Amino acid sequence: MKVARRTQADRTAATRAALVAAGRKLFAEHGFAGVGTETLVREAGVSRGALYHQFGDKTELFAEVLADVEGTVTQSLVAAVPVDGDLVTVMTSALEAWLDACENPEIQRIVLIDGPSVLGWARWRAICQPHVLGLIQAALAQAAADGGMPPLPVKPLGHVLLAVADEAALYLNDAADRASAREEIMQIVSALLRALVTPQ
Amino acid sequence: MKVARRTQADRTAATRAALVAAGRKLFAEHGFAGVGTETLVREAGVSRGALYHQFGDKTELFAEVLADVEGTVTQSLVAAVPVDGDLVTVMTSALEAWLDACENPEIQRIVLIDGPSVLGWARWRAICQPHVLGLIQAALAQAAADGGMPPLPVKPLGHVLLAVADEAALYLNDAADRASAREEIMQIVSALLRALVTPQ
DNA sequence: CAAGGTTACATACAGCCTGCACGTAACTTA
DNA sequence: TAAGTTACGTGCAGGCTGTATGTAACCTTG
Repeated sequence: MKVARRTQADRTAATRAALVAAGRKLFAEHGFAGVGTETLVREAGVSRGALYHQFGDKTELFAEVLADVEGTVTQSLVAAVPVDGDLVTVMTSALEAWLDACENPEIQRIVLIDGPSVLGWARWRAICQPHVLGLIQAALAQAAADGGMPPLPVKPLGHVLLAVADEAALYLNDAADRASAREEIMQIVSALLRALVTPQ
Repeated sequence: MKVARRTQADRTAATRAALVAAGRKLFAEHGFAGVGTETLVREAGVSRGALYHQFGDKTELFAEVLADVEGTVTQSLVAAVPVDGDLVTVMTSALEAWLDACENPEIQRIVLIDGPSVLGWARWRAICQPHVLGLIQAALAQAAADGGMPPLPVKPLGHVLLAVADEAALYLNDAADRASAREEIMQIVSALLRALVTPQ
């Protein structure tokens, strides 16, 4: 059976998509260093040549995988948070959705564990910027504009809150009793958020 | 010239210390994956056999290096924080000392970037537990006992605060204007800490 | 103090993995 | 349809990790 004639853009898109999908699966399971390019391309059904043609190296593929995962989780968050609502409500529901999403090991391993080590902190956060980090900062900026928050600098505050969310997800994953650990975390974060919106 | 007769414990201690020192330097400069065992042992002045005899593998050496760095930074923190003082004062001065310490790339790269990726989150935090993380939790526990803080669970709260400190250090390192970024970070953390000790 | 045993170290080797070079096939353009 | 460009296939070189096996230093026991 002959494969139907495809445009170059189609070939490229299919190859890249197959490699990114394979990367999401295998990097999540075994970590960046734990999966070789041979395993990767076999899972994707392409050759190593295709990988090194489409991506400069294994690290570049990882960066693409990270952006892809970030896109997925951002969609989940956008769907979960109420469009209108005060900052505490928005952030609390966003955190709940984030913790749900982080039950998926793709996020923990790829985004939280290997991301900074493989790409370096700056590039890692740069990739998060158009996705989850941007979402947080947008919510903060809106609250600041509406007067729902004292005038704190939005950019570093967004980083701090994202770091809290990251640690929370990893902490829960390792907790003996996840349910009660999650309650404790939500209690702590709620207290911090309420404090944030209260002028002092 | 003949080397003086040494006890086995001396030989072991000298070899391990040399390898840990080499690891601190080289892992900090090039990251865990960026330095090979050959480079490592040449810097330490020992053979690869010595490394694999003293440590099971490269990862075990890294764990020892991480614990060593944590010990150093913990000493700095203990020296910097006032023995008596309310929670906000203690934590604020501890954060200042922590940010100072993180000017040293050993901490950023070894503790914050490579630690979770090389050892996994659980083992990474387990190594931090007797050092910086324990320090934070002890301060929180004391404040809770003294009534200087509402009764929040100390363990997850310690993790959250440590995560904030970690992100702050990395954020500053990447900031264009470090001085003003540090002021912003301190402003944010101070607000959060003050809120924490205020019953709501 | 001597001989056997144990610990610490040295080195050669096997296996794996990455990235590149070079060749081929698929598509595009004139 | 022929030339040119893009996408892909594959063998090779270099490096790196961990282990196996041998040797030297140290310790113990009679």
